Amino acid sequence: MDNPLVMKLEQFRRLPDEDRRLLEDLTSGRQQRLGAREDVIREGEHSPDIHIVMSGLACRYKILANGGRQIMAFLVPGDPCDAEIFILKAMDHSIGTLAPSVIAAIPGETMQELLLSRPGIALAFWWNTLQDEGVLRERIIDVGRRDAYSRIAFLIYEILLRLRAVGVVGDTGFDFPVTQTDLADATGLTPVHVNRMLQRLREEGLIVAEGRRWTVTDPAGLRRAAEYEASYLHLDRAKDEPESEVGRRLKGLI
Amino acid sequence: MDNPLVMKLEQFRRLPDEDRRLLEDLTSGRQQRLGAREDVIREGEHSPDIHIVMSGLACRYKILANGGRQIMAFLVPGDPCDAEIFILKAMDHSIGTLAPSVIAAIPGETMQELLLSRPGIALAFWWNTLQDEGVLRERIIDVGRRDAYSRIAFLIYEILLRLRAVGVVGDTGFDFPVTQTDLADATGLTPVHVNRMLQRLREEGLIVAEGRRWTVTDPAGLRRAAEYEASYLHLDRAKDEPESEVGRRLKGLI
DNA sequence: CGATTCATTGACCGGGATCAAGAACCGTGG
DNA sequence: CCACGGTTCTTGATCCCGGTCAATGAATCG
Repeated sequence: MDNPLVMKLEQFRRLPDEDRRLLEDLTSGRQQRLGAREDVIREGEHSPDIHIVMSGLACRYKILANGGRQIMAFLVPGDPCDAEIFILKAMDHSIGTLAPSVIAAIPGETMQELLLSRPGIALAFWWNTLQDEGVLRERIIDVGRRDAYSRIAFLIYEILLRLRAVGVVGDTGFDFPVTQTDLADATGLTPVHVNRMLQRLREEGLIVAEGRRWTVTDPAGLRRAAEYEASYLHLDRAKDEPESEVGRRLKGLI
Repeated sequence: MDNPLVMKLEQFRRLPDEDRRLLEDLTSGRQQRLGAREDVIREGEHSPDIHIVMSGLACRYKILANGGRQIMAFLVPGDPCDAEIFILKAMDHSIGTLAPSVIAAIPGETMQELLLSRPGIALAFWWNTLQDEGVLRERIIDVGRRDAYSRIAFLIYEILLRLRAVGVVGDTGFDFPVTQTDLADATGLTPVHVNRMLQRLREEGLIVAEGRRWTVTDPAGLRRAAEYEASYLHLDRAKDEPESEVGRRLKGLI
């Protein structure tokens, strides 16, 4: 139990017990343990399996012509990496770990059967894709319109929210094992400037970061700094049912 | 025939005649004619229908807290606006026209039935969602990493490609009825700076813009200026089958 | 305990924002 | 046909956010 994929998909809609069991079985089948900074799948490749992050932290990224790296999304436990790989001939971006992680592999055919036979699961996966799209759109605003300060605040706040929703965050803090260079690659800033903005967030008492352990000391303040609007995550059920799992986990944040 | 939705979906995979006919019937049923700068659907709203751009030009956008507008995607003929609306409770962004447009409306239930009964169409729509995601990811790189000059060049090149793929571009030029303010809202630049970059592109003989009519005089040059990589559009079939419709339309561009 | 990665600090520079003012281009009505 | 008010486009002057370069600590790890 406490399977992160189940938790992730249930952010949208409660699943019947049988669906849960199916998902748990699938994700506990083949798992690979990766260190930090290893690739799950590379741009241009095609994999017969689809991958799910079970623990740790990964990201979608692309290496640019000039050698730079753009991180387009963080993947937290429960996030499917490439649920749609069997539709496309090749990945148009790479997926790599940022921290030591456990990645589950589900055969593409199994996945297809699952999507065809269990409409509830198919719906949940589709919804997940839409949430991903929402996150991407928000990141465009982030990169295009917000200044460096809000951008960093935004990124941290979103990660806090998503980690909370999937249940791997205590009240006080959370593990977010990224370097400032990683943050720079995700925000389109330079590491130097990321450093300065983090200092400002700390000076203002919004966050504490010691090593890989982050603590958001003033969630409301951080949210203000980020100019945050949570609607795009479509955590509707959670908001509407404050008694639900996810609702409790996100209390006071959205 | 020459239904833009059919053309769009067939970029991925040839559809059986019956599927085509179904799509043609659906899109010719209820249509609305909108002027420029009208909303198809607004953030927070829920519509019983899903919408398809049949002609003209629309965009996904969001109004920010400071009053600014961020355009996150352009929608050209054949593009579905909100194929997934029946999954979500509310739109997390708005869709509006930039030019006078014809928008087809398909009832949500009809859409659901269609997706369940015609796997080929469901697959094509799913693929379309994935292409959208690819475009979004590319835009993040665009906004995050490229300088203003490449950003504008990129935007124009992508529009050229997408209009070509759907068959509404002659060899010489195409209608792209946007203001420089629209381009600014799409790229995260100021109108003033957009203007200067367009001047540069013109000086260098890459494009000609007279009124709403644009002509790309040097596609290869524009592509270079844009640092363009087309893989994310997943127009695989087109590349692999140079004899296909789409292949012919895109010759020399990807 | 060296060696390599990561965080931090400072000096300087430049791309693009901002502000402001004209010019060209509308559609509209007299 | 022209006069008009309103967009849109263009140009110039100035400023500032964030990039660049470079050096120094701090931390992690064979």
